[in-house]
Amino acid sequence: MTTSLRSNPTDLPPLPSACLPRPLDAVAAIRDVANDRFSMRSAVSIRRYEPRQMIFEQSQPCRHIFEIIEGTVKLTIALPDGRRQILAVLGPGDLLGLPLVQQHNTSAIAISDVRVKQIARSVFDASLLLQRRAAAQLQKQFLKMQDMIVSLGRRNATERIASYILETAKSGNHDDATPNQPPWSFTLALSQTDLADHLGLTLETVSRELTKLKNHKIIRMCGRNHLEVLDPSRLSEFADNVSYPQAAVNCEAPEPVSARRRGRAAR
Amino acid sequence: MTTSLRSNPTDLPPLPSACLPRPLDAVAAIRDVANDRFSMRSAVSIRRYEPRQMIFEQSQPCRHIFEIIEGTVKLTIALPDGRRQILAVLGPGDLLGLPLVQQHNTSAIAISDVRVKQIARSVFDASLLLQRRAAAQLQKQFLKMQDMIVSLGRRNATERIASYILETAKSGNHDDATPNQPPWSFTLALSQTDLADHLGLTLETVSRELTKLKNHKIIRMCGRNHLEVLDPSRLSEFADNVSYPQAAVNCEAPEPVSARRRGRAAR
DNA sequence: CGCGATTTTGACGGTCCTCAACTTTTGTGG
DNA sequence: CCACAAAAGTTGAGGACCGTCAAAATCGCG
Repeated sequence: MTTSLRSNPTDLPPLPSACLPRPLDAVAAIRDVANDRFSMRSAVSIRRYEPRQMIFEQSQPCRHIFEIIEGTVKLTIALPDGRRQILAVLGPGDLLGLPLVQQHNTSAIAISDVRVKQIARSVFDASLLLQRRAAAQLQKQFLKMQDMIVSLGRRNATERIASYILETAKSGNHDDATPNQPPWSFTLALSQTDLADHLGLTLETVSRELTKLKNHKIIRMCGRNHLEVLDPSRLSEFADNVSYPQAAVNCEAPEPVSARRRGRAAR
Repeated sequence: MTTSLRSNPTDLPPLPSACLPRPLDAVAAIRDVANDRFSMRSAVSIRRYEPRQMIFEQSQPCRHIFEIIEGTVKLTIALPDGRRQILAVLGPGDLLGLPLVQQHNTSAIAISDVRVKQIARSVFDASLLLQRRAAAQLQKQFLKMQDMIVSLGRRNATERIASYILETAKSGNHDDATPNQPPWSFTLALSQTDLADHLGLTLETVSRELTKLKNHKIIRMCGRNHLEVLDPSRLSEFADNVSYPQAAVNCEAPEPVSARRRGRAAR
């Protein structure tokens, strides 16, 4: 069960060295390993990954920066006992291995077929242009992560699912040609299992919530990961779950503790 | 449904080019200063705040950057219905209003007596030194936020409390002069209410978890917010899955889905 | 001391996790 | 192309964790 290269999703290569980006050919592999620091030709190169392949791994030394050219990549952290959290889902133009630390603190795993530009740290450190892009990316990520923290800390399962779908639908690439008309149609990057690991839920809960939305005729799913938003406005009601019809612009002075909502749930 | 005025956490403003460091623009600088009700002298100025005072507020335009000189500040986001999440607790040396966006997406509130250096955006944008510090700060924050996401998504109440105390004890300023001997002694910056808003729990749960640790003789509390860690090693058992920095050993291949822990709880 | 804010404690219930069995989809080989 | 197996998703029953509500206790401050 631990043999094949790409069969099992959770079945990753046994040795750390094997987890390094798979080179395009054996010669390149040898060269990379031998001359990592010196070989100019490996300073910038294109690499390909298949779904489920690891681009880099948590706690590996961080020798390269990657720019996604094509495809989708998930950034994950695993706790010692196997629980996982997907921190971000990145696409073309995004940079990987951004936090300029010595060791990767996340693993990057290809979701679809992926092409990345691999850039040696030395090149990155010398390029102001790249660093500027990295800063911009960092900030974009930063805002997303803040939102994620609020979701995980203060939203219930329904709200998390609904707002994830809304977010993806709004920002995402629609499959059809009429992205403004309500039946928004798009492809989910994540499986339900991954969605659970992204939203801090279990796969069963994700499944049940999606079923609920389907029964309400708010979404429709064709095939494994194709989703249509039939009723965006009702979906956003599920997403922000405001109890009293928000009259005021209530981002002002916080209400007294006794009056405001606490905790997570609300229905 | 969703009013345009309310700042919606799932609806972040795009990142315009203005987010990138902007060359010093004399006209812009003069305009900024003119618009500032505190006149010329406020391009860089020292300000003081008392506990609970707001330094800036969610959805306000972001005209200044603040550097904390003294005291502690919490960064919070409020949902429309009043639920809150404390995103970070910052101290001397830290910068506020970092994400260089047009509008603050968080509120900054003084916890203790606070002194900050208020720096006009124009000054900030012209200072490479400041920008460099901002980038460093951003990265530090980034890693903390990643850890926070894992905590909120995948840890139960006990683990969150325990690892918060551990983290604070390790990084924090100890009150006593022997920071290496087990009875670690320090002051909690957050009230239990705020702790709840930071860890995605309710204040009752926080109280119960702290009581549990007290009964186990793992911590001791003298006064409102003074805490002593009596038994760090048992505390870290409660925190259990400590995050990436150490524990480099067990970051190898994840176990198969059927075997690994799912969801949040574990006891 | 007296008052308000904060914390503690208890009882109860809901959300979501756990376990388990089943169904559907996907992928592979004969 | 179908059979088969593995992966992914669905559904149900039950219970744990933690949120909710309520009231009492404690702390801190004038």
